[in-house]
Amino acid sequence: MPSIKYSRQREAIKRFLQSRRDHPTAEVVYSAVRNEFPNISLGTVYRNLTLLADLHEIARLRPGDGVDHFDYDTSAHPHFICRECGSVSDLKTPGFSPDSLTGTEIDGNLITGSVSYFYGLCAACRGRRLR
Amino acid sequence: MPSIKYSRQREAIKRFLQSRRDHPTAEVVYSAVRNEFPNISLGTVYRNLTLLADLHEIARLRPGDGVDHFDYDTSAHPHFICRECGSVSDLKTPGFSPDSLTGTEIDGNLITGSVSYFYGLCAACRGRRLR
DNA sequence: AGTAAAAACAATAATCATTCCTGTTTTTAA
DNA sequence: TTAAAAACAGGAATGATTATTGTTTTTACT
Repeated sequence: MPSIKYSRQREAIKRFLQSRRDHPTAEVVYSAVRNEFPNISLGTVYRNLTLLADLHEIARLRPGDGVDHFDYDTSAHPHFICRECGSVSDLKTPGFSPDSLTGTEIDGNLITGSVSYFYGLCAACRGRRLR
Repeated sequence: MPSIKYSRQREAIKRFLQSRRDHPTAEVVYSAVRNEFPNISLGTVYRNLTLLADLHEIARLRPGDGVDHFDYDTSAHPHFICRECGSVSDLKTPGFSPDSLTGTEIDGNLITGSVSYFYGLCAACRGRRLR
């Protein structure tokens, strides 16, 4: 079990992710962190995102667009994906809690977690659709 | 808009998917349909699965294991993914209906659909874990 | 401060699911 | 029967992600 050593690049990645309310892809993280570390490699970005996700310091989202997105907020909460622009954002869903099933057993299956994605047209794209 | 012509391979793919209660990957469909069509190519399997999904005759599932799964049942229903063996199955979830949000608007976002995945340990793997 | 082992890095090659291309075979409407 | 359109098999290409390798940082211990 390798110990974990400090790295400036990893801190920059965390700081960037923390500063965003949307949920960027590795490529977006890469091009942002490049301002501070012009020589950082995409591999380093992926390695650190994976490490942080394994440590549960960030969450890896797979909304089905074929690209992983990353979220600084690791609490279980639903996401909204715009079918037009592909943006991924948090969604407030009153009275909707898949978490209530976590820890229960259904047909012999033990449930330990869940993930929910909502799809549709985001506010920005609705506005853009001629009005 | 190209019209759609009959194909024996496509019918075999549909029939196989219909016969399964789990949700196989393209590779699994491929090796199964190969019994009937030894020369079928993986590209043909993918092309037809994509075509059928576009026609909403089947559903494409992306439970986050990096591989697409396919479901003959296109009705909106939650799935369960075993963290141990990776199997994907249907899950009965009493009193849990993300669909109730479909058609509503939250913070300006128009919701048109949703997807829910539950994770845990399936009945078979639980049994297998020494008991 | 100096040093050496462990971890992280940059660069780049490899992997793997999926899609695309090309020349041939099926399907189908006339 | 025929000919255009669609589908096919085989294989190349794509693209996100992971693995490899030689070099640089980090850090615990002198």
